[in-house]
Amino acid sequence: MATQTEENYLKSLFFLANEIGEVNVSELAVHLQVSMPTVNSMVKSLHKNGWLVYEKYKPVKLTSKGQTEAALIVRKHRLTEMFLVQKMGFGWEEVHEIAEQIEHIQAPKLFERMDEILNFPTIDPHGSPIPDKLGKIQTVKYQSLTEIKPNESVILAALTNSSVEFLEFLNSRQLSLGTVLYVISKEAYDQSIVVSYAGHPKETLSEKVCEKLLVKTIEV
Amino acid sequence: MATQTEENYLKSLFFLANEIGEVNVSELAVHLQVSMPTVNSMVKSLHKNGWLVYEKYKPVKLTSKGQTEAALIVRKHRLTEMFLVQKMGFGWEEVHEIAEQIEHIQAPKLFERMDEILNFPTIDPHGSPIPDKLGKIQTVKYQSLTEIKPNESVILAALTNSSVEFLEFLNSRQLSLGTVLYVISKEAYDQSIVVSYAGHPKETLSEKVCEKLLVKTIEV
DNA sequence: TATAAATGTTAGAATATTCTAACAAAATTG
DNA sequence: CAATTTTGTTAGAATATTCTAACATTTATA
Repeated sequence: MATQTEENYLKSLFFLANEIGEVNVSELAVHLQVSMPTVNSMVKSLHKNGWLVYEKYKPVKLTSKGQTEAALIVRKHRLTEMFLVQKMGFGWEEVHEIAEQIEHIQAPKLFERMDEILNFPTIDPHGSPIPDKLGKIQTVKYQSLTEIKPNESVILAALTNSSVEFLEFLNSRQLSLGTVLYVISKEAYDQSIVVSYAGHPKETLSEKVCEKLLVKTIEV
Repeated sequence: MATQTEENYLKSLFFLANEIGEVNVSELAVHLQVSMPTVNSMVKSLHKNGWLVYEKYKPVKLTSKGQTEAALIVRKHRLTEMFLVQKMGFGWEEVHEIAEQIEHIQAPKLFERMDEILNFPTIDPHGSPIPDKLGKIQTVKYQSLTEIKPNESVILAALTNSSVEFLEFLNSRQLSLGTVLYVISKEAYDQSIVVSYAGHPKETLSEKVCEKLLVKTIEV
């Protein structure tokens, strides 16, 4: 079993992984907010314990054991977030920090019970997929709102960023997952988009916001 | 703020404290399952940080800062146990281990929300008092079942021991907090007591069991 | 391609928590 | 009360995680 610190390294690797799953030492250092020598020594020890593959001066890569472990931690994190929002009345902007701690709890029954109580959710409060019990993630491809043309209607399905600031911005506009957005027009100059949705006949969203909103087209 | 390890030392001190609140190094070592030199060095550091008072070859004693801190950790533990039992369907024998981990979570809102959802409980699932937000504990004096005379009726209110084994024993006899017990007779030889309660016209409870059952007399 | 910049590594040290072995003080007891 | 037992302390070391300073390699660039 990985320590809490090791779990955080695995999780960072999981999130930073590119298509081939490789991550630089420096990226890890930035993401974990520790120095490069610290990452270097942890990476050596994680390698020794079979969580990842490491060779001097090469980027690191999770082993399948490491990949599964990371996904299972993410599963605990996202189940927790969903539980906090759905069953304890927290806002979607409040749950990340708490889940960041609860994800390290070693109590399989706790998370199984959350799963049952939530009726086996597949996404977290921000629309991110919850890995299954084996650590498998089903990836659904959404479009970014930036790709939607005027006159189309879409449903807000997920976010590419779940910072407290962004979530509070969305709260201030009453935007939440499931909101049906009708694209009125798009400004060629700054790529901002004018949308309308329940209770909001006309809202302008900057490109910076739109690119973080993942949407799905409405099934007819 | 205390580390997780420090919190466990404070908690042990809290539970082991006698009338004057003093605890020996060796008692602590046994309770925490570490060696005496380990306790010795931790105790020095806890003293340096103002959690307790320590002098060479003397028993240690929590400062009021340490006392409050310990009580607030116990508060988190007991609120968690109550939440797990009342809102997540766990048995009273399953919750200690999970609460032992969750009590270290740093998220005041989480525990405030539990408190609200549970409607501000004053006892945990085993009948132990939940310290208030300031770390004050209201102590209710119960009698042990061993003190009750034949022909009296009492309500099971708390336990002096909450080990999984004991709780499973109580489960096997359908004994739970609130159960009304009528004392039929007491065996002079081994101090065992014959009781009757809903669905159980005649159960014999050994002295070992009775001394762990705290009861209150029925208000007339 | 030679140099500079970026990235990665080693060495050596600090803190927290733990241990065993050896020694010291306090408490118990014959 | 002297000897023994119990309890407590010091010394010295191990592991985990982190750091800074110095050095090495790789990549980018002039």
